[in-house]
Amino acid sequence: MGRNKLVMKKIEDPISRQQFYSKRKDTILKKSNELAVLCDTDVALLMFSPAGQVTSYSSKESVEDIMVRAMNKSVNQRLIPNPNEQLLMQSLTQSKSEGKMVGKIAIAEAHGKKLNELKETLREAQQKIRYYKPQVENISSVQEAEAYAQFLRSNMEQIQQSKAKLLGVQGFLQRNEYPAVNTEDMAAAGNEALYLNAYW
Amino acid sequence: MGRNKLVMKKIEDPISRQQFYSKRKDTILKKSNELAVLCDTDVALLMFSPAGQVTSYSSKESVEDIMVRAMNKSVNQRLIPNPNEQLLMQSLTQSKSEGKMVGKIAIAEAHGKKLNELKETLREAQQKIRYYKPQVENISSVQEAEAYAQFLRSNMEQIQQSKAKLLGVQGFLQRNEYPAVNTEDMAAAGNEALYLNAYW
DNA sequence: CGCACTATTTATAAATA
DNA sequence: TTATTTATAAATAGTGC
Repeated sequence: MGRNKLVMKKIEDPISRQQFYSKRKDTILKKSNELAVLCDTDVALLMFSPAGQVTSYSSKESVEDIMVRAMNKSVNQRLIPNPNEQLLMQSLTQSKSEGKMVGKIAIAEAHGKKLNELKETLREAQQKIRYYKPQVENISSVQEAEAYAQFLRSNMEQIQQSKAKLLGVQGFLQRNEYPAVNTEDMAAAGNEALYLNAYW
Repeated sequence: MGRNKLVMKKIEDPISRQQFYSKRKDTILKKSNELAVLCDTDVALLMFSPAGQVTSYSSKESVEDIMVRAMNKSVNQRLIPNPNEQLLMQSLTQSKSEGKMVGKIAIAEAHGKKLNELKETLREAQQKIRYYKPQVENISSVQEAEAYAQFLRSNMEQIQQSKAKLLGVQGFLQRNEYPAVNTEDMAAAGNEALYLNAYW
């Protein structure tokens, strides 16, 4: 579209390139979302900006989950030709090295239905949030903004309370919630493992 | 495009859904490839057809590699990135035909029906939040609580910014840079293979 | 300097062969 | 039914404010 026809060649000027990226990225995200919604299917998307910033999109499940699912399919159907498949799969399913939350997530995926439930819950919440957060930009009056802020403060308070409560039984509860996951890795990974999967 | 405006709702008829999927899939792949080529960057895409068939696309590296790289990046970045932000924004802006009602514009012309529309949107959002709120009770680890809290804080900050803008107190949160447009390299060239790295 | 406008190219929903 | 064609909605490159 536009005044001229698109030329399939790298845009050399960095500035123009970045501008092009920004616009097109949004379009692709929009269309991907349309596809996911209209067809009620899973779509996962990852894009690196010329500057290296990552933008990800996933419809229902997390990008990781979608990928893992796609890979499982590929094992039997060779849909995703991948040289490092073996390696990657391994990394995804039994990683021990820290920094690879994916691994732990995959482990959970493979072993735990319990964790799955929890993830599902988080995912649901995330869905709501996805609808919610962007709208913040649309706030058009100070009153509305204040109302929103108030709402958030309220939630924040609840969170703090939950946190406080949890701190009382920390460690115990935590370990019992994720029996399928290697607890040592979990501990080593810090607090991001589970979380990451749900929001990344 | 087409004779009628797109309706963001699942297509119930299986056949129509599949047809829609096929067409749109190709477009998304094409545009993803354009982005990857013109910007010389990495893009990874996974799509499940209504029937479950997987379609993947990746520009340079494999989908897996790209994902792993993206994850490593994200691990060190904000814990709660919001992939769909721009996307949803656009979604909300979709009613472009009857004027611009993007967030910023809304702020500028927070009058008339546009304001009402926004309020309606806000109402919907809050309703969704109510759905999300109860889940707070399900938080089972301090880490999750902290994550949530962080998320809320982030939102709170945005609210504050919105308020600031609304109050005309802008000027302490600006930074973006949008250099002038520079165009060249518009020599004619033929299009060719688009799906080089696409696997079906 | 960032945003908005607009002439054109694209992408498509329908209609049609 | 599947492939084209047509009429319109979308996306967007270049330009203007």
